Amino acid sequence: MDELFKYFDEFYSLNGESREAIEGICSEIQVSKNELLQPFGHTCKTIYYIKSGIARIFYYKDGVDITEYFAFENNIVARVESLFTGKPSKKAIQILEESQIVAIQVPGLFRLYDRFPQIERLFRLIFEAGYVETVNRMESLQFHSAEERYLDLLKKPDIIQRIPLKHIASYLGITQVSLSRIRSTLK
Amino acid sequence: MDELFKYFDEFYSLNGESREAIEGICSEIQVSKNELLQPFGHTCKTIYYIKSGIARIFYYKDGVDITEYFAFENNIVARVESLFTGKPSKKAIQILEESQIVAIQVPGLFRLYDRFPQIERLFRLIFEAGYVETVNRMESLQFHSAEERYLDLLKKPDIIQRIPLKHIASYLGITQVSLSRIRSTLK
DNA sequence: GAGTTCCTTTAACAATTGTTAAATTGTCAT
DNA sequence: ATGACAATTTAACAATTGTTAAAGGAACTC
Repeated sequence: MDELFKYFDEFYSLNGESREAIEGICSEIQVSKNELLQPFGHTCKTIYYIKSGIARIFYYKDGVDITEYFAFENNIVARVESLFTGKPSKKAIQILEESQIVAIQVPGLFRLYDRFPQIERLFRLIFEAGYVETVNRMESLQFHSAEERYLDLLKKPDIIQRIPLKHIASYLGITQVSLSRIRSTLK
Repeated sequence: MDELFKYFDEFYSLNGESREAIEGICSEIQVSKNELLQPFGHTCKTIYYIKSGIARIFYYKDGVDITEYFAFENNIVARVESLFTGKPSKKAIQILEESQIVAIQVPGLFRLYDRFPQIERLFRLIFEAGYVETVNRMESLQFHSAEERYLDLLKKPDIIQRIPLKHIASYLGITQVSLSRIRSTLK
């Protein structure tokens, strides 16, 4: 659990009492490759902290598997469009590499917001950072070419080195074939 | 100011003390068409509530004017990628229709977060809703065709009826010419 | 209301990306 | 190692979107 609180410290440092409260709604799990951490069609009731490994959020559009997000070690992953609306999500979370994960119960967390303003602030700051990341990604999808987006991605070695190209393609908003073509012209 | 608190009530109802505190960091302004509410290159130090009128967030990519977001009456607008990072924004906010606006000072707001957990909660909820909206928009840009995105937009009559097509085009991530072509095939 | 400017459409052509299918390469279990 | 399966590349063609330029319409100023 130490890693989790170190991660929290990057945003906001909790006092001892708040930490204990958080520990009460957390559990550690190990998940193996290709397993679904969260299935389709269910409301997001758990936030995950990836201690080690990789997860992705994905869904199907017209039968095609589309990756919306990758989460590597030392990061939080959650389907926010369900978490913040309470509605069922059409997205699932899948593990891409055997992972050590801390599961944080959402109903418990929301109750802690009332008792510990520190915890509410911490998660506010965490999700604000996620919001900024999403705005930047939206911007790149709005008016950058597929090649520009791929070149940007090369700056994130984790994704390039550890993720199959088929998932990278859909993450970039293009087909595998198109990505393969772009890669070949860059050689 | 009544409208503002009515808007807040949709997310979280503040008590009297919190309302007074908010009023202390707000001022009402009238802004005329085409004026810049916020210039390029400055850090976001103000959040705006649109009482009446329309605003848009935009920026230039390779010299081309791109609209990232429209805000109509009874909505909040802010450049979150600057607001939440403290970094200067390369985006500006422009008024598209003469507007009545409530300007909320950001440094003051952040100070109120410490004194009034209610206020921190309110804005947490407001920006969580914005986050969800952005995730949904990203999804539509990632794997929907331009025509699908335009058809989706037709469901938002405010945008179609009150915004010039050139701004709608860049908002959809396409050129004016392409949008015009899509419109003509739909007739 | 004449003239100017801006917005939108249309057309022709270029570039990019999608689609389908086949070939190649890589991975994994036995 | 062998076979089976998954991932990636390549190729040919189709569809979509971008680019440039010109023309028509709408809105605004004086």
